[in-house]
Amino acid sequence: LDDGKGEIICSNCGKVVESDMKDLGPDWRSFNDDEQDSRRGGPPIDPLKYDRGLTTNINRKLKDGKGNQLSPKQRKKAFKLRRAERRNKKKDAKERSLSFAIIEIRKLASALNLPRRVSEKSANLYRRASKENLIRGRSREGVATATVYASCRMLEVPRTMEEIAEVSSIDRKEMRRSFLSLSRNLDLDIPPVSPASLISRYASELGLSSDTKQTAYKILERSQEKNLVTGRNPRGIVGAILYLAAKQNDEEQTQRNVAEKVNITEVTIRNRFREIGRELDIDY
DNA sequence: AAGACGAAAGTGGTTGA
DNA sequence: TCAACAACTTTCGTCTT
Repeated sequence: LDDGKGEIICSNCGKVVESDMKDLGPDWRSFNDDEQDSRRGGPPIDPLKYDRGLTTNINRKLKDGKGNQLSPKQRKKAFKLRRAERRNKKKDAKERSLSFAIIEIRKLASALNLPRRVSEKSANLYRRASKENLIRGRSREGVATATVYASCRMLEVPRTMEEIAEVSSIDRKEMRRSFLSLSRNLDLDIPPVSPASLISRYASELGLSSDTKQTAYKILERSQEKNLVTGRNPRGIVGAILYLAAKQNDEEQTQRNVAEKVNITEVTIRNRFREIGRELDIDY
């Protein structure tokens, strides 16, 4: 199953994957070697093993266990301890939240059949977001879905927000809000959705021959030259182009079928392919 | 009967005051 | 924050295969 893209390219970029991993914490590491589900049950850090409120609180009253006053030296010590502990707790909370988020990301990635580099990138993004305090006021899962979507966009793995929303409990709007916040505050480099990557995905989903796929790419190229692409929903463009390409190669698809696959209405497909056909003098 | 067509009104997202 | 705007959707009657 050549699931759109990703897997194929993935084998070419092993090095990138490798270097990406360097700045990942230890808890992340074992996430990477369990593609085959065998270790699904054993996340890197078992969140259940984490402290569940069993931390010590150092008493504010300046007495020792027997109720005696503490010497100034001892007081200082106690004070330092308290402060160190507060810091640790904060850090712990963040770490814990992070590992939950990573589990969330893994779930999403596996439900969506995403290549590993996507989930890795997502985790990195989440980590950064957490560092920059972008999670405040948002749900962990919301941000997790947003990192996954953002990673897909950055790596040109075609997945829509709808598709991601479908396998999570987060709706599109919330995901979108988090996504926008991510891309703004982490100044992410998000390229516009490239029709080419969509062609590759949907051509195979429609079971079109590779000849037809090639035709589609050609039509796309010519359409781009004539500025028929920008400002339009890329899925409409791709639907229309695939419809045309299929027709030209006698692999006739119904508009409905194409429309359903690319998730756009027949009307839009019609409008697009009419326009493209007219501008490029494609007879159909 | 199924698919294609396109007009017209409605919807949601973007943009600029 | 609001209104204008373009792209897209919904709906539906009609034409074509």
